[in-house]
Amino acid sequence: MIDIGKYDHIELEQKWQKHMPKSENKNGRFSVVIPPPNVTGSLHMGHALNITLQDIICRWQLMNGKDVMWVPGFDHAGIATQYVVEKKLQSEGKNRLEIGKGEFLKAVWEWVPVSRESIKSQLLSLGAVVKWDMERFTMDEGLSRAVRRAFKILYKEGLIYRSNYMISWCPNDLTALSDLEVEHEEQPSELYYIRYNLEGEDGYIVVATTRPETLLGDVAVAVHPQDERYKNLVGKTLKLPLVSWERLSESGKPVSYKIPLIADERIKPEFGTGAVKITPAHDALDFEIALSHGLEKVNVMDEHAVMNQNAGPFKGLERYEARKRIISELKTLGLLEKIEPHKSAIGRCYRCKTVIEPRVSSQWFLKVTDPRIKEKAIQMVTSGRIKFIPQGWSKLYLQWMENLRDWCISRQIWWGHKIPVWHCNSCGHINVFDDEDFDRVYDKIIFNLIADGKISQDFTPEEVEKILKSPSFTAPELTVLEFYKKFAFYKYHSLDMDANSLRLFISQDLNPTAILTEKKNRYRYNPKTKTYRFILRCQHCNSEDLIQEEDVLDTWFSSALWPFSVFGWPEDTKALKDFYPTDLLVTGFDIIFFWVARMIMMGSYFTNEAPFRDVYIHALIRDEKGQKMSKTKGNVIDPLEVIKDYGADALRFTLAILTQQGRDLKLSTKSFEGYRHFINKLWNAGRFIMMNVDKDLLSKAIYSSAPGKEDLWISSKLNKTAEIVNKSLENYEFSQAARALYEFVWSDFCDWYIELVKVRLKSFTQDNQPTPENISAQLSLLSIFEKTLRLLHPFIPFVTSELWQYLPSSYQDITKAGYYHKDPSGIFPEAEREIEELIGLISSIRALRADLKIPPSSKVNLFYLKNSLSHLFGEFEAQIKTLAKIESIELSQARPPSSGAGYFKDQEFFIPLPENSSPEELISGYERRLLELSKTIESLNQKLSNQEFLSKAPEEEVEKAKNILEDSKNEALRLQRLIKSIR
RNA sequence: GGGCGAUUAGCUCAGGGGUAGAGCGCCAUCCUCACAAGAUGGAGGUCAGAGGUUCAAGUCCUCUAUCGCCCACCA
Repeated sequence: MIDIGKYDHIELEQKWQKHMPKSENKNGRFSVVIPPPNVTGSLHMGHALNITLQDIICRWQLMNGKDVMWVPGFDHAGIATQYVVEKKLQSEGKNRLEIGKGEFLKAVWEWVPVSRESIKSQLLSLGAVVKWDMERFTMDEGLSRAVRRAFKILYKEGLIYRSNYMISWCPNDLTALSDLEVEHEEQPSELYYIRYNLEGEDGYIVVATTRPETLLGDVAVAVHPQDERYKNLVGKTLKLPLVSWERLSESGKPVSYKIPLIADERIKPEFGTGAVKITPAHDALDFEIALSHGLEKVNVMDEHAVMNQNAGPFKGLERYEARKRIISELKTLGLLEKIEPHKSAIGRCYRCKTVIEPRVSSQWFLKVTDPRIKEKAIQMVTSGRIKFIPQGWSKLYLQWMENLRDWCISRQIWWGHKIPVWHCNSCGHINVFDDEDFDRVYDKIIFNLIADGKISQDFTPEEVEKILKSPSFTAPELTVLEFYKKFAFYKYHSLDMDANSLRLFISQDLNPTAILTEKKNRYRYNPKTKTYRFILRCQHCNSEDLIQEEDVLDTWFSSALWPFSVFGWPEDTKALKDFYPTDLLVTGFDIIFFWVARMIMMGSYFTNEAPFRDVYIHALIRDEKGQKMSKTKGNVIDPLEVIKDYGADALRFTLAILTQQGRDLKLSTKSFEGYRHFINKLWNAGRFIMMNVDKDLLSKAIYSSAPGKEDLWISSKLNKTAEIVNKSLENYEFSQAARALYEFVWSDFCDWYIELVKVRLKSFTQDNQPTPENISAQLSLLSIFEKTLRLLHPFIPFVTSELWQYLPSSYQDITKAGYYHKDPSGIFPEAEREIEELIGLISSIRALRADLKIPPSSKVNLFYLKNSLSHLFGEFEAQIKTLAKIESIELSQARPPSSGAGYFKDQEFFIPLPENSSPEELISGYERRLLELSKTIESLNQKLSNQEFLSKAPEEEVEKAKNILEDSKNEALRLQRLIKSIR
C-alpha cells in the first residue's frame, strides 16, 4: 500500500525516454523503414502523427513477440535543404554564389547535424522504438554508393538517358524540376489576340496566346489541318510581328522572322482563333510540334527568365516586363486585335513559388515509362502484393502510374548526390563509374571517397587516413572505414587502411615492374604537390581527360532506394535477407507519387520484390480551421510544445484517436487537453490501486474468496476490449482501438468497477486482516489493471511503463509481458447481464435523486417493491448504498406515502419526498419520456401491422420489435400511473 | 477538363441496412477519503436536399447543392 503521488508527465517521460525495449525473435520478424525526415529543421505535427502510428504498430508487434526492426534515418532533401542553408547564410549577410560551391557545401554539412540532432531528440521524446544502431542518412557512405550502383545499372540497361528536352525550369533556383515539383494553380490571366500579317500579300491571321512575350521565339504558326478557315492558307509565310532581326536557334542556325503556317492534328480549332503560334523553346506542346515538323528552336530567355540577345531590343528585360512592352508596341502597330480574360493553370516551383519557365535543356531522365519499370510496379499493386490502406489510394496510384511520363532526375543545384558520370573530353563518351569498376578494395574505397567529394582526385594518403579514421557522420560511434565495412565491405573482415598501408599499396602499384605486368596503373605521383592522382580512364578511348558531371540527382532518387539501401543493398547482406521486403510503410498521401510510387518502381526493379507489404496512408494535419499549418501563417503547433505542456503520451493518444481515414486531421491545442485528462485518469486509477493493494498480496492469495460478480463482469469487458483493440490494430484502425480503450478505462473500469469494488476493499477482519472478499477484489483489480496497461502500452508507452513498475509482475519490462489478447474463458455472460442491471438500477436511483433535487451530500432511505430485480437490493446492498448515497434499503409492501417514485425496467423504488420539495422536475422528465415512448409505440405498431414486414423480415427482427413494443407499452403505463400518483 | 473525398448535436468526429453515439462545450448539483485534469444528473439531432432500391435507409444506388483536395502540355 503506497501512494505514488500525482501524475507528472515531465519527469516520468524523461526517465523512460532512454529506455529502449529489446525485441526477441520468438514470433518472426517485423520491419519498417521510417520515412526519413528532411534535415531542414525539426519535426512538425505531421511527423509526430507519422511516428506515433508507426510506433504503435511496432510496439504492438514487439509485444507480440516479433523481432521488430524499425530503421531510423534522415533525408538530405536536396533543394529543400539547400534553400534552408541559403536563407541562413543570407541572414548572416552571405551569399551562396559569392562563397562558392565548396564553402557552401561545407556550410550544409555543418547544418545537417544541427537539424539531425534536433529531430533525433524529438523522436526520443515521442518514444519511438527505432533501432538507432541502424540509423542511416541518404548521403552517407553506403547510400551514396547504392545510388551510384543504381544509376549505373539503370544506365547500362538503357533506362537512364540524357536528352535535350523540354523541362520545367525554376528561374529563381536555377534548376530543372520534375513534373511533380511543379504546382499548378488556376488563376485569371489574359488571352491576347495578335495579328500576324501574311508575307508578300495582303491578309493576316490572328493568333491567340497567353504569353505574348514568347512571340519573339516563334518559328511557325499552326492550325488544324481540317480547319476550313485556314485550309487554303496552310503553307504560306507569315511575318512575325515586331521582329526584324535574325535570331539564332539552339543549334546556332539563323532563323528568319518569316515563318511558315503549318498544319498539325494537335491543334484544337475551338480554342481562341484556332491558330497557334509555335514557340518550341518555351512551350512543351510547341516543342513536340516543332520536332515533328523539323522546326528550329529559338530560345529568347536566359536561365533567369530574362530576355536574351534573340529578343533584340527587348534584351535584358524580365519576362513580364517584356510582355508589357510587347503588348504596348503591338497596340501601337495596330496588331493587337483584342484582349480577353482567361483563366489558366500556371505552374510554380513547389519550393520558392516562382513561376516555372518551360525550357529546353540537357537533362537526365529515368525512363519510368519503360515496361520493365512501369509494368512491374503496376503489377505489384494490382496483384495485391502491395496493399494500400485505406484501399482507395491504390486507385490513385494506378491512375498515376498509367499516365507516367519520364522522370527528370537531374538538378542544377549543389547539395545532393553528384551524378556518377564522367564525360570524356576526347571522344565524348559518357562513362558511368561505381566502385564495381575497380577490383581492389583500396581502389574501391578511394573511388568512393572521390565520388562523394570527400577527397579530390588528387590526394595524399594522410588525407585518406584522416577521413577513414574520423567518426562516421551517420554513426559517430563508428569510423568512416568501419561504417564502410558494416554496410559495403563487410566481406573484407581484416580491412584496415591507413596512410602507411595506402602508401605501400600505391607504391606497389607505381612499381615499374607492375606496369609491365598490369595493363595500366591506377595511381600517379605528382612530386610537385606531393599528391597521388587516382586515374580514371575513358572506357571508350582510354583518355584520362575526363570531367565529372556537375548536376546532382533529384533527392527522390535516393529516397526511392531507401527500403533496401538501408539494409546494405547492393551487397547481399544478412540484414537485407532478414528484413527486406519490409512489412509496413506509413506515410501521408501527399508523397504517394513522390516517394511511394518510386519506391515501388525501384524496389521491384532492383530486388524483384515489393519494398513493403502494407502502405498505410494517414491524414494530413491541419489547424482548427482546416488550414495548412505553416510558419508564415503562424498557426503551427509544435509537437515539442505539446509534449512539454501535455506530455508525449497525451500527444500520442490524441493523434491516435483522432486519426481517421480521411484526408485532413484538424487539430488545436484543446484537442490534447481532453486526452491528457485521460492519462491523468489512468494514473489516478493506478494510484488508487497501489493505495489499496496489500504489499504481501500474493502470499495471501490462497485465502482469497471466489471472484465477485463485478470481477467477472469487468473481466468480460476487458476481454471484449482486447478483442476490439487487436482486431483494430490488425486493420490499422487506430482510432477505433484507442476509443475502445478510452471507454473501457474510463467508463467501465474507473466509473463502475473501482467504485463497486471499493466496498470489498474496505472489508477487514477484527484483527485488521483483509477478508477473503477483500483479497479477491485486490487480486482482480491487479489482474485487470495489469492487462489494461499492456493493452494501452503501444499508445501511451511512458505512463504505462511507469505504472507497470509498481505492479508485482514477474516481468520487469512491460514489453516483455506480451500484448494481451482476448481469453474466451474470461468472458461471463451471466455476470455481465447482472452487473449491467445493477448499473442500470443505480443510475435510475441517482436520476430520481437528482430529479427530486436531493443534494449529493444527503443520504436518503430507499424503499422497493418485490419484483424480478429485487434480489439486486439484497445482493448488492452495500454497493447500492455507497454508489447511490442511500442510508437504508427496505422492502416495502406498498408505496410509502409522499414519496418520489423511480424505476428501472420493472423494478419500482421510492424515496421519501424531502420537505418543501416539488416534484416538477420529476414529472416533466417523465412526461418527456412518455412522449418519446408514444412515438416509439406508434411506429412499432405501424411496423408490426405491416404484413410485408412480418413476412419478409427475419424472425428475430420481428421478435425484437414485439419485445420493444411490449416493454414500451408497459413502461408507458407505469409512467402514466406514476405521474398521476405524484400529482 | 478529368478524378477523389466530405456534409450526423453549438464544435470535432464515430457509426457502412433493424428506430441516433462519443469527446469537448452548455445547464444543474457537489471540493464524497484515486482523480475539480474530478463526480452525478440533464438539455441538445426530420443524419445537406431530391429521387430510387428494400418489409426496413445516416447506412446501398442516382442526381443536385455546398465545401475541400488531387491530377492535367487547351496555347
